[in-house]
Amino acid sequence: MKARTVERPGGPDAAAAVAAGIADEALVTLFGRCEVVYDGRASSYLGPGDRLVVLKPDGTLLVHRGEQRTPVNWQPPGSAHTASVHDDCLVVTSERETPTERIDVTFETVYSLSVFDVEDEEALELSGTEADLRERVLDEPELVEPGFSPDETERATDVGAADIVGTDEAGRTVVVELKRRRVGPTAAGQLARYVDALARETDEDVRGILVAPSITDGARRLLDEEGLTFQRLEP
Amino acid sequence: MKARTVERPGGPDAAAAVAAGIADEALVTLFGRCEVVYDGRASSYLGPGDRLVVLKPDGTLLVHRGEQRTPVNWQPPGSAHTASVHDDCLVVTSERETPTERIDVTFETVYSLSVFDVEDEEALELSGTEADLRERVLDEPELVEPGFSPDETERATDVGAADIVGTDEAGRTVVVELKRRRVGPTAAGQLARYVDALARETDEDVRGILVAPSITDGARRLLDEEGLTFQRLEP
DNA sequence: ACATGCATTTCGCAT
DNA sequence: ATGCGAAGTGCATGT
Repeated sequence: MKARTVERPGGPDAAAAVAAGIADEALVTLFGRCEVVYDGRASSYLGPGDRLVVLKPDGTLLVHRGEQRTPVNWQPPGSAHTASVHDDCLVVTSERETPTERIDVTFETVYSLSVFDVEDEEALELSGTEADLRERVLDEPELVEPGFSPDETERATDVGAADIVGTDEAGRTVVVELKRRRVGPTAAGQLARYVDALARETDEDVRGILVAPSITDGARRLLDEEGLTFQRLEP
Repeated sequence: MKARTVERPGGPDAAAAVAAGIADEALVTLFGRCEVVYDGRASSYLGPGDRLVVLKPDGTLLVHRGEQRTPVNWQPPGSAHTASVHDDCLVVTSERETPTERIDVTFETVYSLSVFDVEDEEALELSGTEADLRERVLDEPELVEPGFSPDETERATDVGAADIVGTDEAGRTVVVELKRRRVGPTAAGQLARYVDALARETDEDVRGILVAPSITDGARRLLDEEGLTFQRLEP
């Protein structure tokens, strides 16, 4: 029995079913009219409405509305979930420490409650990431510029790790910052930081190349002012 | 009737129910054994396993495993969802443009399918954001430093908008970067960018103060090297 | 549409 | 645990 659903359970029945689901390390979903109170890094209140609430066996809590990709409220993995009854209504509580955060979901009505047994062993295979792009550049360093030769990846500096540090045709140190998508001022600033840090550290002149599919005007200005360059590379 | 659930529907029945739910602008959830193929900004493949799939009336698609807050695959709001049958199995497809992205969820078995009618008008009331922190600082500018006087918020520069620009006791221009949590090199670099941009623009000496609850060592070094300062402010 | 930065970012990896 | 940056980041806001 992989899935059990109860329609319109009363508060006590709902609480018992949720508690059992949590104990069984099942995935529990609730659809109902509820209020949500959150307090932790920030605080929020969400008045009554119909939402989908998901309790995962790893301690994740999600409260989803009918819109948006991001849950309106949530609790991260590792949180402790409990179900209780107040005034005959189901209350789902999630708490965690470091930082201390708490959510209470108080149901006026539970329209539907499901408990699912999850078996899922497969790993996600993802490609097209920045790490993939780096492999490509290490394979074909001339994508950065003719004569470029990579020396180190994830080169640690005082202020963070540079993607690739290498040497140009003329023997100068070059810092390469890679992005898989269009870059803005943040990426340009990042490159500038690494170039400055390496220049101080090595007491040499250091070049910087931002490698990405495209660049915004603001980022371009920042590169120009810092004497850095941009190299287009399709993802 | 707010919620309808079908247990172990066959492919054709499941497809019909999903299509009806989409047409009714309902929220549809599926729990079943499925494979997921994604292609768009990146590409991914997820082998067979039990997952919770959520179709929202706004065109959002979520594929959740039994772990993590973030869906293993998803499609953002505005995507077009369709249900079809291949080899007697339900296939849920979601497509969107700009950028072109597509997900196919192919079910081996649907253990449970629910269709929910969502009524939800309330707005989330959230506090403890950076905007709230800014209000506090504008009310009590001495939290930044004695004699500080704010002149402008979201002051546009060549390379982005500075949180607060004001004047210090001695009449010098001061850029304030506010953060509601511990700051690292990124925030310090951001402040450095705005200070440099304003100094170029006004051709004056410009000070910079990073205001946050705490700071990492790397960020502190970066501030020191740029001649910028840190001011502790609890959130 | 693009630019820019916040986010209860989350997440993974390294120290 | 903290530091740091990537993410298919999402999302709001302004232009």
